Amino acid sequence: MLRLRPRPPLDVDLTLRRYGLWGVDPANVYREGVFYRVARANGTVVPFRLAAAGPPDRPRVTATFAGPPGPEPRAAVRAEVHRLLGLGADLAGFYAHAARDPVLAPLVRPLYGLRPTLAPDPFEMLVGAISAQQVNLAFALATRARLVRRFGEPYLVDGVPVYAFPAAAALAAADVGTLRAMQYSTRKAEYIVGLGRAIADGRIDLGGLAAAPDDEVIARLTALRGIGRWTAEWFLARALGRPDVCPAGDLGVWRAVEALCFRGRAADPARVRRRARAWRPYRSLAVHYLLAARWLPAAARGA
DNA sequence: AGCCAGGCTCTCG
DNA sequence: CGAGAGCATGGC
Repeated sequence: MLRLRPRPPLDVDLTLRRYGLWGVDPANVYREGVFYRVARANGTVVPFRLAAAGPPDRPRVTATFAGPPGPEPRAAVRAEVHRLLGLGADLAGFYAHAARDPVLAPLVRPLYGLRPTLAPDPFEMLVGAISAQQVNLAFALATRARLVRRFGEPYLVDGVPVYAFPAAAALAAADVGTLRAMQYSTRKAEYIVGLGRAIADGRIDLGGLAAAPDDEVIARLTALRGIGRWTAEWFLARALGRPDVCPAGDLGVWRAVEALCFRGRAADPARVRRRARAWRPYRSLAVHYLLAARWLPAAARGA
């Protein structure tokens, strides 16, 4: 058992609600206010569940888990919770900045305590991104769910089925045809298997990217087949937690900026980038709030 | 039937 | 380099 009192503000439900918005993710299950996942760290596998209580200004978080004896499981779960709840984000600084921006200012109160969840596993994040390239999110999530059920490892946490996301080695050994049967396009299947192999071969060290500056991360990721600027920028924001990234090529970001900044008038990525300059050095949080205002309209209305 | 969906690669100028 | 074409896949 792990009890935390994270620094406020933090609205756990608002933060985790995006899981399940577009469908089922067997590796990240959020139901009835409880989050289920399998942590993986240094060969240790730790299924856990995460629950929260208290208002956004006095949040309490409880994680329960089982696993091998020793300090590793606890550390693994703590690290995952930290990322899942976006505890590293500078929300106070962002709110102070947002108060001076006409678009962001009205979003802060209805989304108070919303934090940007970080993907606990960089490989998982990239596979998810590849799945979402150029297709709608519901379909992307459906294909990825099939992948997780086929190549991941199933566990039960309090009777709830949840999968450990497939290891890179498992997908490196996968057959492109198997992924095709999951409705991945041939090309995406090749991207995913290729990425698994690049990791298994040591051609890319995703963990090592944490130490590299933004532009170098983009350069090293886009050198991989199937990863372009869009995917690399989302990786910076959602896997590495870099605070000042604007994936202006993202269709969702694009539409959000059109709707909330340009009164519905068309905006190209260059315009989006220009507008986003006002949100420096908090562009990642600004983008997260803009998207959330559209994905979570009920929350944004204060419901 | 045809357009859309949170892109990427490859080729040319 | 930057723009543009071509590419796949399924849902509506």
